[in-house]
Amino acid sequence: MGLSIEKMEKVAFILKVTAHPTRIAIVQLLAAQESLSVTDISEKLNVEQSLLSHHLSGMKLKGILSSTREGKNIYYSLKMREVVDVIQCLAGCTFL
Amino acid sequence: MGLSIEKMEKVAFILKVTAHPTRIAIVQLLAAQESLSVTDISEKLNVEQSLLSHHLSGMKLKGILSSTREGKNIYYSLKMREVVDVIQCLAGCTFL
DNA sequence: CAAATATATGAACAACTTATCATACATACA
DNA sequence: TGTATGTATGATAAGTTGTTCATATATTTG
Repeated sequence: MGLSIEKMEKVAFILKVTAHPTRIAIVQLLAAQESLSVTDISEKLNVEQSLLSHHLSGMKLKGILSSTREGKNIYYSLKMREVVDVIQCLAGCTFL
Repeated sequence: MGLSIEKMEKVAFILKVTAHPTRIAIVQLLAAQESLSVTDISEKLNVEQSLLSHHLSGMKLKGILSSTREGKNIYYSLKMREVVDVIQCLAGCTFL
């Protein structure tokens, strides 16, 4: 069955928010780890603090991630777990 | 298991190419119809010819669609069927 | 309180995307 | 051959995204 226009816009939104190698890597990490600090992620992915922070806060703003502060650190975790499925869906493709 | 950087880039690429309401609608149509002319799609989606053409040729260039001419018409069809799964994956989400 | 550490923010900029318009090209048919 | 129809293309404008850099804020510790 066809999706409504509204649904297509929402799907497009999620896809767009996810469509970046760094953000995919973030989702992959948080799919395995429940929660990680910015430094953790920065080290694992080898991405500059500031740039990573921009990605993280964008993803949070858009509902993909959530965060909580614990002392000096801020821990991010996956809020919209469905994006994992989407990535896994493509990751399993033969053509990649 | 984690994806390689190369795979994440490819996944990101597919997501990016798909991440637009009109393009999602196109995929949905072609998931159900095997092949449709530009005019068919233009009418069903209510999208201007030129704009649609830009979307279609972009998607073709990037390997999502294929096309063949038949007289005056050009028929597009889905080449990378996996994108249907990706969309369906999100379309089934409760939060949408 | 000062210094160190962790993270966020904002400006600036290049690169890319989407949409629109005008126009070109290709095919069929009178 | 000319006209209508279907589709593509190129220029342009407006908006968005990704990145970098400098700086700000929050927290802990000495």
